[in-house]
Amino acid sequence: MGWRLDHSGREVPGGSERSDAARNRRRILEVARGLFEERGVGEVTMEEISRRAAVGKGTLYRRYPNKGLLCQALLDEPTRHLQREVMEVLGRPDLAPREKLCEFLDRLVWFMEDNLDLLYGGHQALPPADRLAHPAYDWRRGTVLGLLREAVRRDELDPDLDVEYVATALLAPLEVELYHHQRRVLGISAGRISAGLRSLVPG
Amino acid sequence: MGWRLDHSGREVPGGSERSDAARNRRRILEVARGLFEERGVGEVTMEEISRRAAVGKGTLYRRYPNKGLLCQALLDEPTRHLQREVMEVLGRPDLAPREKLCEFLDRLVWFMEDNLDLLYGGHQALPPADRLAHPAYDWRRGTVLGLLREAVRRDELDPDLDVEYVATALLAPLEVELYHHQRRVLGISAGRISAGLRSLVPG
DNA sequence: GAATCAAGCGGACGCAAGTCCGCTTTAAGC
DNA sequence: GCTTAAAGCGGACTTGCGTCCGCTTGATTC
Repeated sequence: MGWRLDHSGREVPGGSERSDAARNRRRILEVARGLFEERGVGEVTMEEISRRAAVGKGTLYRRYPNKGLLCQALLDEPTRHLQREVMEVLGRPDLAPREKLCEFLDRLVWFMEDNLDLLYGGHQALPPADRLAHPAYDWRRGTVLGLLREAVRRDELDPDLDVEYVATALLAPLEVELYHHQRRVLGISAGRISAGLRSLVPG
Repeated sequence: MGWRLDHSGREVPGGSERSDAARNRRRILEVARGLFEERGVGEVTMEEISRRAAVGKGTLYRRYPNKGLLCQALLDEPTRHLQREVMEVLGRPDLAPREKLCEFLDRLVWFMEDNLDLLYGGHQALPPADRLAHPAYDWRRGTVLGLLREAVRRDELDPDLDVEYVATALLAPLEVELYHHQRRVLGISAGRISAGLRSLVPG
């Protein structure tokens, strides 16, 4: 008896995975990663992934209901890594909340940078509605919100500020589509985005 | 000899529309508006629109390459209205640039509010990449940018601020998907969004 | 090690998007 | 008003997503 991750990354109680299922999952992820790197997310069909993984389309779809969630699964490891890094920053007693926040936004930018193709996936990655409902988004927003509240508590921020809204708004420029547009279409550098974003942190 | 609008709203020189084409265009827009209002953008297929407008699918697609651009065409009038209103605000000599900016953001919020269904269209409206390349977005960003620069010129804003970036970032929370999420999923009021947004204007 | 049955599998199928190309209509020139 | 070529038309077709449901397989129990 163990824990499993459902397709949106939530942990779900349940018996452990059947061995054939586990084998197929590994094959799917391996094949998908390969094809995505080789030709780009947008140029690979679910059909092809299932064929190359020697698995039926139904099997692929049951585990990963769409290409976006398959990309998410590939992002699982990098995401955990980001979260570990951030936890570490949050624990540093020498940093004020505002500094922690800037640091956090910085790490997010680098995360975007490292994983932009999987995150964006030629319009075919996780659709925005799903993204905003995804636990990873809640985690980001919760982190920002916590830091803003902490700053208010320490009188480093106007207590009348609608921190709930500001948390959402600070993350908005990092929405994948916009980030991609800035980086790949307009050619803005990641550093400039980082800096601009930090300049928006209130206080 | 006259002017015509291409499917992304740009004016394009060319002979005036053939009469049959004009008739079909009117019928398509009329039918689409009706169906969208009746059942919601997401529940209507292009196929059905073409059938009900008594027009071939090819015809529909040549004029409106996808559902999003069809929605845009329906938003044409409201958009012009918004632009007229904004021009008026920008002309008022009694307002400081920062006040004009707040006013502008306010109007944008009300525009979103009035047209959310066509703008969002159950994930099937204009895809984000097209939206950011659309002249309507350029207009918004240009307006914000102009006001920020004016504020810098008048020493009402730190001259080291990356106004280019800030213009993008201020508009980011108004991206349709996020706005829709806040309004329809989280239930945040339009007024709260307006206020929150204004609080982010630097200076 | 046989029986059981839920979990897993996979390909045929349905659906809507978007393309293609031969046919029709319009309106401009004579 | 006839000719003509360019603009417009429209439905058959292709493609890829996602579903459905009868079959198979693996773990568990006795």
